[in-house]
Amino acid sequence: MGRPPCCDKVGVKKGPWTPEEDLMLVSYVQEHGPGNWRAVPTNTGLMRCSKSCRLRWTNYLRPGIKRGNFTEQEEQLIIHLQALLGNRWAAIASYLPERTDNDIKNYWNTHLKKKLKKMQAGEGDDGGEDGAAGASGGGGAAGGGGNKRPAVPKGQWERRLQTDIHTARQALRDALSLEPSAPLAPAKVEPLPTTPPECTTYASSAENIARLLEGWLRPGGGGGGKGPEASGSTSTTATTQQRPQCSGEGAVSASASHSGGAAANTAAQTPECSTETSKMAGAGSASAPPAFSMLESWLLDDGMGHGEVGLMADVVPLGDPSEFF
DNA sequence: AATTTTCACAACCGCGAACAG
DNA sequence: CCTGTTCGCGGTTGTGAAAAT
Repeated sequence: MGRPPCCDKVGVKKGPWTPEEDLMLVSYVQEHGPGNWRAVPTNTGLMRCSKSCRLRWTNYLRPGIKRGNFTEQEEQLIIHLQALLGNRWAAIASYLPERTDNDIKNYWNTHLKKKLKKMQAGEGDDGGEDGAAGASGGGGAAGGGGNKRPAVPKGQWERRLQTDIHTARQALRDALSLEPSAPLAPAKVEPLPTTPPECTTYASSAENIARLLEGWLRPGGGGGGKGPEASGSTSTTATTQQRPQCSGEGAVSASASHSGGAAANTAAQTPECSTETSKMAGAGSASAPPAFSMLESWLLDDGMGHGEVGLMADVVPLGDPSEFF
């Protein structure tokens, strides 16, 4: 119940992560898999608290995440889900495997909220609500004040959650049917791959790390399909197995999305995924990590155009959204 | 051209739940 | 069953970049 002692420690570094720190974290995760965050700072020598490490990994370094450039489709989906689930970003993120909850949350706060407001101002009504408000009501839960779960017995809560899921799925169908021609996560048409220009920013480095990680995660370079799941993405595997949309993996080329399920790790909350069998289990990085220096050069070689962008080019969409259900 | 304001995003904080001993 | 520890989530803040004045 208490607060994690680690965060109270003095001498814990705060603020933006440096490439070196990222490197340390990534290499650690590569070796041990995500999880056991408590041990990360001690084992890596990072002067960061475990929380910070976890956050950095899940929101930034983890392979398979897509950043920025939310598509119309994704917007719709987020809006729908938000209205239904409330500010349960993790739950919402589970429907957008390539997005992190933090990203979605930010996007909501900076773009969608305003957008909706505008729309409402224009139309006048719509129960849509500025989300949050309606949300807390709708999803029950969440509500502004924080993740104050309703004071309902666990059984009820679970049932409620299931209802939420059900409703969300329904909404998802609705949302998707808005533009049936454009499947969810049209990553393929995403301009993202062409972002390298601005990728000179440090952020791009992280992307690189993620991509590189992929190489790691698939022993023998994309060898037998099982590669990815078998390793790093681990904690996500549980959900992956259960989530049809991730089945696209087979098709997922050397792109980030193979770990698409990764983003869904939070989905562990959803009833269907509740079996948190994974833990980092697995597998763990069976394969020996590539030369450290290789990663290093990737990382520090910020400026380079990264022709590898191509890797991202063939990010495969989640597939037929209808398969979600 | 300089200054101020607004925007966007990364990171932090605090809380509650889950887990382990 | 109780207590302490760790993890994950959601809200909020800090800061650099871009736009406006």
